Amino acid sequence: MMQESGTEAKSNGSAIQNGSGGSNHLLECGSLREGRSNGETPAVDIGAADLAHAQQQQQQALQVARQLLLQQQQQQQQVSGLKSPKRNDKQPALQVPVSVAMMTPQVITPQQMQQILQQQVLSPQQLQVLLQQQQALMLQQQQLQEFYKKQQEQLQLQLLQQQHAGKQPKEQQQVATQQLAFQQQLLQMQQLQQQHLLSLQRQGLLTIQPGQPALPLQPLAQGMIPTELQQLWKEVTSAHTAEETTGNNHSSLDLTTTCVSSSAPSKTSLIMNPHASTNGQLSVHTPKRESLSHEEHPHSHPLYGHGVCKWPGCEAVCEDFQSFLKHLNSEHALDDRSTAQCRVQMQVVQQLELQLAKDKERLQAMMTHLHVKSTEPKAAPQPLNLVSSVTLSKSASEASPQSLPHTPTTPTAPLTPVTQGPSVITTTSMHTVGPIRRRYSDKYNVPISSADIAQNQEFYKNAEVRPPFTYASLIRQAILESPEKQLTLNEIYNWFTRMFAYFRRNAATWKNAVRHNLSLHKCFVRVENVKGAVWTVDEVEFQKRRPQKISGNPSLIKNMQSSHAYCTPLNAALQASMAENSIPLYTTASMGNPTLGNLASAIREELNGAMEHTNSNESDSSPGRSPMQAV
DNA sequence: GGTCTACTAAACACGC
DNA sequence: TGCGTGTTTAGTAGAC
Repeated sequence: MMQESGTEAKSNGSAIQNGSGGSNHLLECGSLREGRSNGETPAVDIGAADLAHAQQQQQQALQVARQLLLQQQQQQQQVSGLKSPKRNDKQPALQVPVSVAMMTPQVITPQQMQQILQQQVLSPQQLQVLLQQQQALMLQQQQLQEFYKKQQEQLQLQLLQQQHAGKQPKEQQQVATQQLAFQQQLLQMQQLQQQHLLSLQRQGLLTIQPGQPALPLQPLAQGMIPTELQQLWKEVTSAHTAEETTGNNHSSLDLTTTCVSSSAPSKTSLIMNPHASTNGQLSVHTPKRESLSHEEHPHSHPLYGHGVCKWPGCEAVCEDFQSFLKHLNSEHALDDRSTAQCRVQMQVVQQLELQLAKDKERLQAMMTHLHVKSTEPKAAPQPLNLVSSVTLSKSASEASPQSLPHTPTTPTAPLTPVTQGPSVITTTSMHTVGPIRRRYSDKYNVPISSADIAQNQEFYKNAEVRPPFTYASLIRQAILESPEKQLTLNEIYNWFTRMFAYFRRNAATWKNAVRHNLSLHKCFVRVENVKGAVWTVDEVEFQKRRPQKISGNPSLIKNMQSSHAYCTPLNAALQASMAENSIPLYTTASMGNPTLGNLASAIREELNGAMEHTNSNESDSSPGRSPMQAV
């Protein structure tokens, strides 16, 4: 019993590991909290190492600030003589939706200025406002520069004092306080710049072109909102008292992005807010189209549509565009809440982009693979369409016409139910409803190998899809995978739950089936040893268990190689899941249900598995022919 | 339609 | 007594 609970805890741990990358965030936040929860006040009880560390951090901060200033100075020097980036003015500029752009606090660059001027979209009044704001910004930069100089002098002074007079707690506290003040000053600068940019964007004065390296995204990469600063801030906050950190709400919200979700539950809930997704705020979706419409229709806005504010979780009714702008400026001004919402949105977008990139990469690999291996022109489009359809759901604007989902009339995509085929993921198995009668290894007397499972391992680990193997095959596999080729019943259980998400539910049912199989089949031999009872596999019995059908059954071979065996199940699986998973596209990922991404993986891997499976039997059926050729 | 096979469910016994 | 383990039986369903 103890063993069972222990292993369950272990599997829970793995489940956490399999989860989103948020675990790191939690860890980071946890460590921060832990540092604070110690209840000690580092500013008072600071040690020599802490002081050195703090000074090092301060130096780093100063270095970052120095870089920041240098960069801005360079940009200012270039402001008059800069050529505009290469861009065809007739071509509609690619614009980053405000929802994305406003997450990247940055100062408006000379290039931007020039771009704005080139676009000739500004009225004289707007230009004046812009210039005033830019001047104010430059003033702020000068202030920062002066502050930086003072900080540097103080730091040198403190270093000298430390060298000569040793370390006194009061001084250490002063260093920490000054360090904090400096950080705050930097943060305020960032905030001001962000606010400035936001105001420009809200007024429609600024559009951002991601394709141009010299434009606003560049400062981000160069550290205008430096990751170093974020890291630095985290280190600083972890070394300071809780009072100090909580006393700077805006700062902590701004820079401790990894802790936003944990420190502000109300903000975290935005992710779960259905409005956030239904509003189409996933700005990875057709940003080009949004920006185009924004340009073509001056009264359109990515955050405004159908008389409703599309700010995540808002949905305030705005009768006209002007009232929307008022609403936007009043309700969604730059404050903690909006900043946190932006952060959340940014994370959502990042996740989606990551997912998209992954799937694109897979698609590319598939295309490359099939292009190399297959000489049949008809064979390639089949799997390509499968994945394209999946990709389509994520980014309709990027999908080519040929990647549209199959219609039921498409000859290569029949909707006939799956009746047979090796390693088939069916609608039934996808949704884990009821027993299935699909046998992979046993059917053709080809024991599943580690490769068979490994190919689909990640998929089965994460998706609650019933593996198309018999219990006997799985038990055998579990035992053979063990170092000593023997497992206790509990270890077999653990293998099942570890390898297959499907077996993490309904334990009573499948465990009973496992026991039943162990007892029923002669190929499983129970052996008593010091550990207790362990189960081994009698390979002879296992091979005897079924007659060899594959070599002597031409129709079966034909079936295995038929397009029906490959294409039909895959298409059926895809189409069924397209129909049934259209809603839980992303929402079910966290619940363990197969997403379309997983489905794509499954289809891909099942395809590979099927191909390899047939390849392994090539000598029996049609030597020298590829599966596609056999089709 | 019969047979084989696998799966599920359940009952029961035994040991800890 | 409860739980895990092991065995056995019965019913059902898919594949051949």
